[in-house]
Amino acid sequence: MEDVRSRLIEVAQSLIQKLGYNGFSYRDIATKVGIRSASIHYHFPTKETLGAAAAARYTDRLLERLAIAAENETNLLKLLSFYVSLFREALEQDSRMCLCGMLSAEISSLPNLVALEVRRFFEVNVAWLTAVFSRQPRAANDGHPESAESEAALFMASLEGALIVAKGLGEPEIFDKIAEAALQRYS
Amino acid sequence: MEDVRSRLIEVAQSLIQKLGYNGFSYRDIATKVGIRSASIHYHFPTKETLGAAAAARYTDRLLERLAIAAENETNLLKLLSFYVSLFREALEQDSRMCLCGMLSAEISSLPNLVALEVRRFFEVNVAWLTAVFSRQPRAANDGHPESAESEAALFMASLEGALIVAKGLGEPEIFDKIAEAALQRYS
DNA sequence: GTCTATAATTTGATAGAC
DNA sequence: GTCTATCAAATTATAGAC
Repeated sequence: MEDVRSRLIEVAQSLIQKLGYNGFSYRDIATKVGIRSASIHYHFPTKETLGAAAAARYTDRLLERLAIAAENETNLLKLLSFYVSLFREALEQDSRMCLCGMLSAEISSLPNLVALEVRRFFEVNVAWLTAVFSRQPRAANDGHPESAESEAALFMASLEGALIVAKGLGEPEIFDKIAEAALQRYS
Repeated sequence: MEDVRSRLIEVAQSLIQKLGYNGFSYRDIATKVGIRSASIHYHFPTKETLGAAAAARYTDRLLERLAIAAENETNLLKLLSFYVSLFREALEQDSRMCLCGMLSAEISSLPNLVALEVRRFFEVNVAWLTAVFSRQPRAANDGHPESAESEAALFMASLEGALIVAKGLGEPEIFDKIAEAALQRYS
């Protein structure tokens, strides 16, 4: 069943988002999926391969949605609002963190394959945001030529941080306040 | 020796900053401090009490430095630049994360005492930044009365996120770029 | 206050039957 | 592909000597 493999990734993702890479075990996943922990090793021989698969799928799915959005929408504010909504989804699902934001915080303790996927996530996000900011005739990048990338990194970092702050304060609404403040420059 | 207790907190802090709360063990600390892991339980009966002590000291020390800065400096940009430098310190020390930023990401898997200290960290930070923004006759808060707090939360979140992004990309310099972009509105 | 010894549990992973 | 059985190692924590 290719379906089990998919469920394993899905459950692994949710557990990492809630507890971190070092906070879940094969047994946790096995219980939720309804198989024995030993069976997971058939699909993912090591925890490293499972973690990397989860991060890879996470990035790929995000990229798909970003590509579609960029094709169908040219208004900067609307594009950024859509980008914000993607981050907000995590918070809505059981107060999760962004998968790769969580992994990035723990990156010093991650196996190589997982760390590589984390890096790719941020590269892809910065690239998309930079393109969005760049194709704007004039936005908040007032003169500086290389400021689109800095602006992109700042916007993305603000949302990663907003998730962390909202979780730490136990107030999901603070995410919206921060996102609104971040968007204010483009309205 | 009260000195051992202090060293335990110090080593625990650094390990959490690098690996997360679920990424270190009493044995890791014991090795670095030069005692046996069982001896740690004399100072901190459970991992929860040690984690909470580390977070508490982290917040207290930050608060001290912030209070002094606010007394001796009235220029907004300089105060914010100082605040940025406090976050940058983590990155300089072996690519660490902000202690409470790391803990906040993991908060769903943390014992109660630790989670409470994490919340206090963010409350204290928002309060300080809000006061700094509020005492400014006019900054970027263009008219809205309650926008000082949102501005504060956004600024703090941007730095937490900047640490995450810099770690994920493996490029410490990206932190400076993001911080510079965040500061640009106040120069 | 620190030690040795050890308990009780959990972990990622393997071997081999079905 | 999933199972049972099991391993070796690591984990937090306790008991009791010194």
